[in-house]
Parts: sequence; C-alpha cells; structure tokens
Amino acid sequence: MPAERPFASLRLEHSSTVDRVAEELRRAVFEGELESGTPLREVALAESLGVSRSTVREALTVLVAEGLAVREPHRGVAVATPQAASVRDVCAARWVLEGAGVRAWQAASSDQRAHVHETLDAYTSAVRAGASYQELNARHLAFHVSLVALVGSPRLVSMAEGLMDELRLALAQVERINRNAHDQAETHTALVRLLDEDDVEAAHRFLRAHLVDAEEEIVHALGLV
Amino acid sequence: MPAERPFASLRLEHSSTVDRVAEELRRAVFEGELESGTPLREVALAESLGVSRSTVREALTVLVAEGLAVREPHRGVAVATPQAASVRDVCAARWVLEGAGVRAWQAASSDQRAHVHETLDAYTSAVRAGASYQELNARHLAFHVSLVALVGSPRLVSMAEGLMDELRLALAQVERINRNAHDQAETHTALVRLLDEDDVEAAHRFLRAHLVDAEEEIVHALGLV
DNA sequence: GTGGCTCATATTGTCTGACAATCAGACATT
DNA sequence: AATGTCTGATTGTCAGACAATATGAGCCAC
Repeated sequence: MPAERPFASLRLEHSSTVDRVAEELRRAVFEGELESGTPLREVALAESLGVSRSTVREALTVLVAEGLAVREPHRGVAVATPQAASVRDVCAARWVLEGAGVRAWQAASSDQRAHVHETLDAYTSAVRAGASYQELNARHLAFHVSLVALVGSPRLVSMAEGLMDELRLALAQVERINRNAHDQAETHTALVRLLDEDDVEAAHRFLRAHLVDAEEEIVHALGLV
Repeated sequence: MPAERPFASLRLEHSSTVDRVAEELRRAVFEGELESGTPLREVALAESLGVSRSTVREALTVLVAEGLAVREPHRGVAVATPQAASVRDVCAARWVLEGAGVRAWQAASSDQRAHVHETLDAYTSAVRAGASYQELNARHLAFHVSLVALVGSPRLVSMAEGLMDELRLALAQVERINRNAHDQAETHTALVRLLDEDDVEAAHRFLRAHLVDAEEEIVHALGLV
C-alpha cells in the first residue's frame, strides 16, 4: 500500500535572513564576544551585518524571547546580565524538568534511553578530545536536555533547551574571566550507570546533588565577575 | 532599612502598539472569533487595525512564539489548529509542572499557598456568578498556574502560562461548536482540601486523575470538531 | 557642591512605500 | 493524468522618514 506522504523524510531548511542574524548574535553571545550588558544597537548591527533595521529588530525580538537579551522600552536591547537570582531560578526549573525525566526512565522508549547514552558519549569524547569551552558546554547541556526528553514531551524539551541557553549565557560570561570548566564526565557517567541499573531513586538523588552543586558553582563564579 | 528598589512594585505599562495588536489578536482567538486555521494576512490586519504592516508582523511573531499561531515560510501566519497530539503533549508537560507544584506544597511559602486559595475562590465565585466561557476558562487555568507557582520559580510559572494559553486556544475551538464547559468547582475544591490537610500524596494522585480526565475530554471534544 | 532646569543628541517605535522571491490556482500542452 | 507556464496574491526584506523618549551636558540657583 502506498504511503500518503511518500517523501515525508525529505526536508530542506529555508534559512531566512532573520534566522541567520539571530544565529550570528547567539553565537557571539555564547562565544563570549559580547559582554553581558552590551547594548545591541539596531542601526549599528544593521550596517555591520549588511541587513536592514527591520530585520535586525526581528532578530533581536527572538533573542529577547529566548532570554539571551533584555529589552527596555525606548532604551533598546542589551545582552542579558545573569544574576544570581535568575541562575537559581533556572536551576530550580531544570530540576523539575530533569527530575521528571529521570523518574520517567523506566517508562521511556528504548530510543529515548539510547539518546541519553549518545549525548553522554558525545560529551565524554569531547572532553577527551580537549574541545573548546563552548563545545563542552553545549554537549554537557545537551546531555541534560536528553534527560528531559525521557518524558517524551516535545514542549518540555524545548523549555529545557531554553533554560540551557540561559545557562550557556551565564557560563559564557563566567568563562570570559575565569575559565574553570572542569571535567564532569565521570559524574554524568555515574548517573547513567545508576539509570542503567534501573535504580531510579538513586539516580534521582544523584541528579539532585549534581544540580545543586552546579548551581552553587555558577552562582559563586558569577560573584567573582 | 530601605530596600534597594523602593518602588519596585510600581509599574505603569507603556503599552506599545505591538502589544495592543497582539492582545487584540489573542482576545479574538480566545473568544473564538477566529476559527483555527484562519490565515492572518498582514495587509488586511494592518488596514483593519489602522497600524502599519511592520507592527502587525511583530505582533504575529509574538502570537507564533506563544504557540497560538503557526507561520509557514512565504505562506504566512494562521491561527494554530490544535491536534490531539499537541493537546496530549501540553497535558504531559503540565502534569510535570503542576505535579511538582503540588509536591512543593509543604515547602511553599504562606503567600504562595494563599494564592492558590485566591485563584480557587476567584474560579468558584465566577462559576456561581455564571460567568462567560472565556472567563471560566481563564480562571480555571489560572488556578492550575497557581499550583505551579508553589515551586517558587518565575520561569516555571511563565512556562505554565504558555501551556495554559495553548489549552485556552483548544478550548475556544471546541466551544465554538460544543459548549460543554462543565462545572469543575467541586473537583478543585476537593484538591485544595487535600492540600490543606497536608495530604500531599493524595493530592498528587487526585491531580493526576483530574489532568488525565481533562486531557481525554479535550481530545474527545476535538475529535468532534 | 548639590539639586534642579533646559536643551541637544541618540535611539527607538512606528509608518510609508517599494521590490524580489515565493506560493496558489488557472490554463494550456503533451 | 502529468507536466509546463502564466498570473495574481502574499510574504520577506529593504530604504527612508518622523515623532516620542531617554541620556547626558551645560547652566543656574541655593
């Protein structure tokens, strides 16, 4: 019987100008090129990127929606400045999402569990390969997103991705000055080992401790900036 | 000792034109004036609202970000069509958030617990007063958001608000045809009673059942549309 | 010096008008 | 029926304009 959408797997991304500008700004933020608080002037960006002001405005709206920048009426958009309070909030939220993911381990599909292993492998091999801060952060946080994905809700996943983007911003600001991205490969491997043993309770407690540690470390590092 | 932001609570909303347009579109969607799938043409909206096309575009971007509308490249924005799958996803996500809220009951502040009572009262009195569908939906969902607020994370709250907006869209579409918004005041009162008795476990199970019911009901009603 | 005033400048918020790229539907061709 | 072509509608992006508002400097009074 013929499928009703024979070529459903084919897809080509139609990157709009706005998307490209937003991506470039995101990159600059995560790369630490833009210090937190830096104002993002519309005309200056438009000229330097060779696009119109309207396009820049739309891209800035995206950044603001993602929490990477803040807009104040008639004062413009600036790179967000991570505060201790907002980091704690992000961590509280991620604990809810990731904790739910871990609890869903046994109910999760084998694909979802495999995906956790994949993101862990990607992280640990990046650590071994001595990858850049940005890549380590990205892979580390991707692992945590894969935990949330165990719940099986696309919306929860995109929420988690948004939270991780905010963390990446905070980490980028911290690492501009203090490059202390230490190796956490064993910690995560241990977490997954607990999951593989189906000891969900222990994994849950372990994750809790890990997230609390991460929160304290980021907040502490922020205090030094 | 003087606070560092003495009048932080004061705030006067400088409603921008974009905000007003977005609010008007939101209202029209929740009111059921716009059937799901209705294309939102930029020029037509601009003329009928008396604003420029750029302003309409920015407002539409907001609606799309909120999940109330979908944009397809070069084809424009249309009112989102709630699918069974997306409703189930929203419900899975809200279960994670609201469940975490209920579990946080005992650790929550008295303000937060009082807020749950307030939103419940607002809902039940609206029921008694025979309020409109829209108002009942809004107050009903505001109660559920107040559960999430027990966690104490602003970001989780705004995530929950986003989910509820999507549900309001779905409800508005089913109620365009089938007005079956039945009274759920007792259910919610019972839930809060369990919380007041600090029987968090029972409240958790009760909430679970309530959310499953709600999901099935909405999905079923959607099937009739 | 502090506090308050006016004013010039920069920037945003919004509008108008334009044009190419793309899409949807009708129509013609094979 | 499937394919190619034309036409109109709509979006994506651009350029330029103007009013409202915020920022900062200078100036004045005390």
